[in-house]
Amino acid sequence: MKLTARKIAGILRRAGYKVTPQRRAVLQVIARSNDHLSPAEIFQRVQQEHPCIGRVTVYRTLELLAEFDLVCTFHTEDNQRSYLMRRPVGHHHHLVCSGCGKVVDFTACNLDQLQCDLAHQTGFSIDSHILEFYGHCRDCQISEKNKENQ
Amino acid sequence: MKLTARKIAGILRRAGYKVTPQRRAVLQVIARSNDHLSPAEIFQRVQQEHPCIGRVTVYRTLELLAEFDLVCTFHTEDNQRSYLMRRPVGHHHHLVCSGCGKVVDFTACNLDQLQCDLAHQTGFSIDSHILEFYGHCRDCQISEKNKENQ
DNA sequence: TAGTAATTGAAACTCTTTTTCATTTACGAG
DNA sequence: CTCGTAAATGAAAAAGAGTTTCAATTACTA
Repeated sequence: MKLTARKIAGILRRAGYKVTPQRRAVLQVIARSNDHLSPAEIFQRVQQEHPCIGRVTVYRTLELLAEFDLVCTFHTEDNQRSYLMRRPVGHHHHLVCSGCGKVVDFTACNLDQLQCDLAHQTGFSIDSHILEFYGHCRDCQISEKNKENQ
Repeated sequence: MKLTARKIAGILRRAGYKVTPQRRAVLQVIARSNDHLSPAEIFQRVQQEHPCIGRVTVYRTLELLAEFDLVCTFHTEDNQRSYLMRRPVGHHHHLVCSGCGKVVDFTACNLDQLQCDLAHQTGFSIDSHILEFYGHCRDCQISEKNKENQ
């Protein structure tokens, strides 16, 4: 199931939230993008079409979307700043290129057994986990090799 | 192998870095603590004994330590701010209590196969990964239950 | 269509981290 | 031991991300 901006608007409305032009604009930017976007990037894109929309509104909308699990957050390896992301597809994780920032989603993660064991050993009740791989995509590997040969 | 402040100082010196009183102070604070510490907490503790040491120096020392993998970073679930941590024990991951912030280390992570598969499927060369579990520790589970019963 | 509670935007603020630059200092060569 | 130098320091200012406040506006319900 692919979530469109329209569908998300419906979800919000049913939950008792108003669907304003500002929220619509943010939703469209996220739905339209094939990449993960930081709040700053989202704000920038929103501004291009609707210069009057404020940064605060973007943050508030993202917060709202996160509340409904309609976006997911992303952890950069270097500075750990939070990144908000495009279309959610349920439980999934990320493979991130440290070179160009490209992000690939994947869903497989055989962590159930580990999670069980940890819960037993520590007495924690475990709710969620983050799993992210870091490396270099094919393109960045090639361009690095070229650099070395120069 | 437990890394003491003294040993770390040796590592730095051998690598050509000066071992200053300021760096020593930061090292001691980290080595002495049994908990994970944020930069702010480290700064605060350093200040208690050496009020003249600046915040900048703490940051710079932490950066230096990170370069040598002598501290590790930690991702909070909510705002993803970077947290610097106490003694490193090689490759390990974290189980974090969303209630009180307690962090438990664990080393087991059977991700080699997954990492291999992903590399094959995507063409990435994978360097590292982050794995963090979030939940509630025994104490927080108990105190939450107590709250509900009131 | 009117009333109202939710939403908005600007500005100011907070908090963390980085940069700049003049001053100081650790430490190796002599 | 002491001198010279490159590295390290600290203060202040800047950068950056995100939050709070509050008066004005607006989406939606009745």
